[in-house]
Amino acid sequence: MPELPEVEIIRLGLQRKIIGLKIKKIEILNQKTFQGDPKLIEGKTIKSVWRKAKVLGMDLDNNLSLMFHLKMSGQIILIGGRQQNTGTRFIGGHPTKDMGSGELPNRSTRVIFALSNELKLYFNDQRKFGWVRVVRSSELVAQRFLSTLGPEPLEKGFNWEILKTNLLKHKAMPVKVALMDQSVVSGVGNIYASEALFLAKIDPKRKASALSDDEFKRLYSGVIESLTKGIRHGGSSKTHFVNAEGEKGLFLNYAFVYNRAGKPCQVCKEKIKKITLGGRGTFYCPDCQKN
DNA sequence: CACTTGACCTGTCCGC
DNA sequence: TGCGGACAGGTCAAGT
Repeated sequence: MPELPEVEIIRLGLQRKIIGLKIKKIEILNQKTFQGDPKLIEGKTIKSVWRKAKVLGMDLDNNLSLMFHLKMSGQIILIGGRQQNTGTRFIGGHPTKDMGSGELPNRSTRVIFALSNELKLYFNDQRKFGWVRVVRSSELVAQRFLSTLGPEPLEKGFNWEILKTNLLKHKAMPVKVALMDQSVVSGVGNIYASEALFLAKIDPKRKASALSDDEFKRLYSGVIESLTKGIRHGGSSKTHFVNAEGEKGLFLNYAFVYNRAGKPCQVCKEKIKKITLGGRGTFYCPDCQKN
């Protein structure tokens, strides 16, 4: 599921509600999902909620941090709270049987965090690829995955020349595949890679080494614009993604190409095409993205 | 080395 | 309806 915008939406939702709360109890329903000793963090207070690329983190008051990776189907949903509606119903979530009546926990629930203030945080993950990990805060940067990340695209310092240099690490790859390498840019995944290339009017099959400077500049803008638009619409909910309140994101209603195979291009009316690149479904407009 | 493919899992959807 | 296969927002490791 989640690429940078989706994880950012979750972060924003959690940040408003859980800073300063205590983790009272952790219930692990799928052992493989939780890495580390839950006893080390029970009773500790959440000091901050952060995001790096597609990883969500929480720093605690004992120099330990929690890391969450949602991979393809993860959800983090916060339920309850004294001053809000209580109960375990929520309005979004998985649209079918998996959600049952909308009660939590459900069959995808892997870890439950009971927090102070009567809140419960559910880590759901249908496919069990995602994980929650306890790490020393001081060792965060050395963590596998975090240590190899490229620049954050929405932070200061990222520019088209850096994007060009990093993409040129993969001269022979289709540019779309290179764009999804997390050491090139942090947080761009399959949906936003297709969208960014559409905005830049670049054929996703092109070799990264064949792009002109003007094309690198357009791709830089396309990355920024697609991610920003994703955040503005609350993220992409193809099947699983929901925000911290359990609500779906609307970005796919506004996407130009992703998941729109056979539908007319919103710019030129040509039919959107779907191909496979690097083993992943790739959508583009054969007319707007001829070059 | 640079790049591609399979594995990890569960579930849905589509064609026969 | 049932059954098999393809496919799904991501990373790793093993192949070529």
